Amino acid sequence: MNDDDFDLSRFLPYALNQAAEATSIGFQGYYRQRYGMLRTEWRVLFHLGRYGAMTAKGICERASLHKTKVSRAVHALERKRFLVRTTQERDRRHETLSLTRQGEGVYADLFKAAKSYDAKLSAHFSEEEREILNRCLEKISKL
Amino acid sequence: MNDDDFDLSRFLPYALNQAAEATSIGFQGYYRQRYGMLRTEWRVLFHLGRYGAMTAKGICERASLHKTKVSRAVHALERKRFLVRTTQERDRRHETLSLTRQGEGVYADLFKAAKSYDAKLSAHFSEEEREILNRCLEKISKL
DNA sequence: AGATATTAGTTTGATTTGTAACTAACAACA
DNA sequence: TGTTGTTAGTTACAAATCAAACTAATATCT
Repeated sequence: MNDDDFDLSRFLPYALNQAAEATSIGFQGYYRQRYGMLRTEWRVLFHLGRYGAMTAKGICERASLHKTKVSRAVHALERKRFLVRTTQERDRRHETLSLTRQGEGVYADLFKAAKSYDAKLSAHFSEEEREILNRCLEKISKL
Repeated sequence: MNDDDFDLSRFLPYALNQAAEATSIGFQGYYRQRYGMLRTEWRVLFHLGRYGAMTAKGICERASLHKTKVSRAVHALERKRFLVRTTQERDRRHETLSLTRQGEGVYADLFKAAKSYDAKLSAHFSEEEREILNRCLEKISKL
């Protein structure tokens, strides 16, 4: 490949970023407008809804989010009454985070919205493309 | 697909974002440490280096960046003496941005680094995967 | 027990981003 | 000529992010 072929659009970090931004917009609008949530809040909510109660640390690891981000998201979700904390008796440094009934409802709604948004995106690709795309993205994320 | 199969890692906006972040880190470190540049600055520099002198507006369009971002990046690159502005006589609202010799040097270095970084990433994929990945990302960006 | 090190989570201050209002130059049309 | 509109680029303020320092609880080692 000579230099003339190498353009930003073929530079993986750039291409991925553009694609990520393009797909984020639509869904972001949904949880922002409807629930005044930020991206990190949606991720935290998702993890709690999908995998059940856990500590902030647990979310950090599963979601590969920095603890300050998680800390702030938890505060925000708490203010919105989407989750509650319970300090663990065994080790009072740990707090178990769990969704409230309201939080569960919001999770269910966003889960549904995410699924259908994803389906809409997937419609643009063949089975094969979608599979390869998934595989590549997963591989990249683990680099 | 039932609900159990739908996980964040299969949600396209999330998967793309994770992949984008993973690949960004390495290259970002390069232009940050070496030249104290921000992502937008690197993009602006790239566009000027790759396509020659143009106005800020031109960069906005080609790079799909908001004008305030470009404005700030241009200031930063100017302070670093990587580019200069020339107000056009015909229409004094327009300023032509062009790289200085130093800017050209930095561009050449970053271009080389980007190419080799991309090659290193590409090594993880087959020809076919890489092609499909590129195609998919391009399609998504244009949604 | 007492000193030191870790760990979970929070807070702080500096940097970066986003949104919207702004200025200056030009265009169009009465 | 003067009023109104448009365009390129900047600035100002609020919101978001990042890194590093901090607090409180527990663990470890003597």
